[in-house]
Amino acid sequence: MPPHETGRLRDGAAGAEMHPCGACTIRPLTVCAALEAEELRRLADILQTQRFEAGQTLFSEGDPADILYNVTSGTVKLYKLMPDGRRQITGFLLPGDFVGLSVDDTYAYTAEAVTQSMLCRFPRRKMEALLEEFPKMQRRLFSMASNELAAAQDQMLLLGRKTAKEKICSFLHLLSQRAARRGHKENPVHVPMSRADIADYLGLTTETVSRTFTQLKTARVISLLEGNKVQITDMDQLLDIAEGA
Amino acid sequence: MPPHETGRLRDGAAGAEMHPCGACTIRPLTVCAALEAEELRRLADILQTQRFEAGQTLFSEGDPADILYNVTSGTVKLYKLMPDGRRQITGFLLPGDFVGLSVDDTYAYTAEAVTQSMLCRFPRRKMEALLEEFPKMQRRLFSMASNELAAAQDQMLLLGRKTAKEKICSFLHLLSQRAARRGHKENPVHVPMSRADIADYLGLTTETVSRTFTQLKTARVISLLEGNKVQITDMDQLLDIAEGA
DNA sequence: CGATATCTTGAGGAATCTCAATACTAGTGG
DNA sequence: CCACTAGTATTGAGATTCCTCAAGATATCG
Repeated sequence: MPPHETGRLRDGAAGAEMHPCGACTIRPLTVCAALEAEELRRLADILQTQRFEAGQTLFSEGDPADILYNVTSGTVKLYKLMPDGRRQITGFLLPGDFVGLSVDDTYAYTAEAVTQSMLCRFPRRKMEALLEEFPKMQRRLFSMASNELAAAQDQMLLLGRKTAKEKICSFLHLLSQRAARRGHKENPVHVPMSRADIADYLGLTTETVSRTFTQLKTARVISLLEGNKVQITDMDQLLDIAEGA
Repeated sequence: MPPHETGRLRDGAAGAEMHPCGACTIRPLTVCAALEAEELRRLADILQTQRFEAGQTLFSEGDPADILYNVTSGTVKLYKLMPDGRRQITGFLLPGDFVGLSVDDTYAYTAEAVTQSMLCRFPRRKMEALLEEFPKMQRRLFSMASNELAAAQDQMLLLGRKTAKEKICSFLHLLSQRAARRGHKENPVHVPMSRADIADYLGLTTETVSRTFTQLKTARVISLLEGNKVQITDMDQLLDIAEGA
């Protein structure tokens, strides 16, 4: 990561200062969408921005869930661990994604920055109070949770029933779609996570991920570019493989 | 399917009559929890009860999502299909569980009764209107969705990283827990679904499910009882295996 | 009581994993 | 600017879990 990519949301020394949500480029994607200027101001009052370096942990499974986060730049992974170290990544967060909701006041998973990332940080209690006040925001959050639930079901189908090749193609397609939704080019897909992360997301090993990339490269479905980019050479075939057709 | 199993919506001539939500035993578990008498009445106004026989489909993936359901008795499975017939069951619904929320106005999965089941049926539009009016209900629904999201993440860990034995033990433990939450005995666990359903829920084949049950029986962790019941002989060991310890 | 579906068991095979070596990449210090 | 080091990715060979195919046993339902 080049040193100049410090990201947006700079301004301010201590990393804890009022933020101009009005200038936030990914707001339409997130929980703050559709808030009025006044409401945004109220939100900004309880929020701090915070930067995390690649590999840094936001919180760990079992920690008291006192803080909610909203990603504004970078990539964050969520994972669960088994006692013997087996790991399942349950999701990658991109700008606009929200994290930290919990059922029993402790986090159910660990969150760790994949790349340098900027996040908005909300104390849970203050956030809850604000949600009471702004039903619009409550509904938006609910709608985001519904989306996540649908995505989780897709991921179950992937984990339970797809082959390695289908998994990788589904993964690349997902990244492509998510990039597009964020206004980026959908085709050379940026894949900032390591083979190990991909493996732990897809229920595979790094070796199988690597071999499958090679296979897809040989089959001229993709080609690997500089800078963690993957060019999808044959999008139709990629999709067909992903869906098991 | 036997010919007499046509009937849903009996009771009352038109199948659409006031339902005594006040008498509903599983209300505390569901979205109707914590509603006042007046609110319950309003809810009852828009609801119909409907019976489904084992094997009957509530709705199919892709159908317009016009109806929401709440299970009051029986078991319902949700699943997604791949073009070649591979199937992933994403959840089993028990009394108190809610189903039908959708992202894009079509159902993202098929819902089918595993056993004879009773459900409350809500037209989505009327339900949404009611949710506007009763923020308490909105919050309750959000909290249920959060719970489901956490469960979905557990299921991803299971599907992606657990062995067949661990999967079966996790499954039995889950059923046991859910029965307990509903006020039933947690130990002889009722397992109303077929081996094929269990397989499609855990990302296995029926043969592997069967063999694993036999293994656990031989290891004296469980024993199979009459009437689709499984006695957990050694709960501690079951849990240890389930968690991969 | 017979028919049909479901479940169990067996034998062999395939996808993926494990272990191990090599290649690559990026950052570090000379 | 280049060698060096540490981490990451790729490739290979063999092992293992789970799947596939097939037969037999059991349960269910009319």
